[in-house]
Amino acid sequence: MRTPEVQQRIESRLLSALRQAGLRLTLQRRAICRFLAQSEDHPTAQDIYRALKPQYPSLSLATVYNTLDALVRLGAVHRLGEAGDDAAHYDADISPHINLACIRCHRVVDFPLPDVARLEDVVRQASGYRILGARMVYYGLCPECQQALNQEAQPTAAASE
Amino acid sequence: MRTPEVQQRIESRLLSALRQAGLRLTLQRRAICRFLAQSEDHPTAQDIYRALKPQYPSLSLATVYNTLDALVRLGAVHRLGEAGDDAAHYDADISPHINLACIRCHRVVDFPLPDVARLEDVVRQASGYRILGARMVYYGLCPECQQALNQEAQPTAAASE
DNA sequence: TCCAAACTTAGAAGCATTCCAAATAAGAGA
DNA sequence: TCTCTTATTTGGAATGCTTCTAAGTTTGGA
Ligand SMILES: [Mn+2]
Ligand SMILES: [Mn+2]
Ligand SMILES: [Zn+2]
Ligand SMILES: [Zn+2]
Repeated sequence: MRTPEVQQRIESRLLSALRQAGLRLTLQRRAICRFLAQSEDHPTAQDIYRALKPQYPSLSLATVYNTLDALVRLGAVHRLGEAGDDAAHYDADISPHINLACIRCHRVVDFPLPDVARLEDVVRQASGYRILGARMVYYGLCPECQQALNQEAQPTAAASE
Repeated sequence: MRTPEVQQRIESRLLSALRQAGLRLTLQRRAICRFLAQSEDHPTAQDIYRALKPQYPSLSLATVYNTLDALVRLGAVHRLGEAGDDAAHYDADISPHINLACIRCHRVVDFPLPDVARLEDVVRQASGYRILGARMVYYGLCPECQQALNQEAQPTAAASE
């Protein structure tokens, strides 16, 4: 859950992107954009679908995918790829930052790192690529999952020593 | 195609990783490691399978996936994710660098950027994550594909002006 | 040489994502 | 506000990458 200000800023940006592309602002698209703007945890299409389905019973998974594709195609959302699950995670925060993906609990969190801001500009200018999105991800095991794995390996270590 | 020295260094590293993990160095695994070490273009499992099948007719796609999984699990190879195709691309060069993926021709190339070297260390120390791999990718359109798209949009532009 | 465990293989299965055709709704203009 | 065109939504089918499975093969140690 982001702060209301950040939320608002992101939501506006997403809606503007759709509008400027000549796409219609349907109820479903608005809901998806709003959800993406609030969520800080890099949801998958399924996550979005499950979260919105109760309030929008007619919502289809295909619509979620269509909307995400549109937003990614417009560069308004980044497709980070999978996190040990086999589902693509999406990031509505397109400001330069590092993402940390845990391949055990499949969570993706942000890691602030000022240096990253420069990279994209340098690459854009020097490569000749038309950059649509970034996928700056380190994957591995989050602290919690490391601990869980250790305890799994030595279940009675504390008692036996 | 990398230089022979680099190739050799990467191949040794991959084989060592398998060996140290107690895994057997089968003919198939050696072939896959050798191919990964030579190839500079971030192949998919299918790419590897197609390239090696002629010389190793018994090779199975499952073995390619198994070997890649093992190497990724050991942190010896990075799984970059897809590039507009729906197949995961793999990178045997785990030195810190940026990858540029074109979502039209599905090619992935390296982009040298010294700054990147620092990032991983900082993240590793500050986050508490056990980092297994990196996915530093900018996706977009390569120069060639941008040109191709422009000509597609205005096929007779040159003639009509 | 013999054996147990690891590995490979072909094909089936799983599942995220895409495709499709019919039903619906957005939004421009009257 | 009402109408009309057309983009969009929807559920289900289809696609295709990846994983699983069970049987056969290979490996390396005893
Ligand atoms: Mn993020
Ligand atoms: Mn690379
Ligand atoms: Zn975790
Ligand atoms: Zn291209």
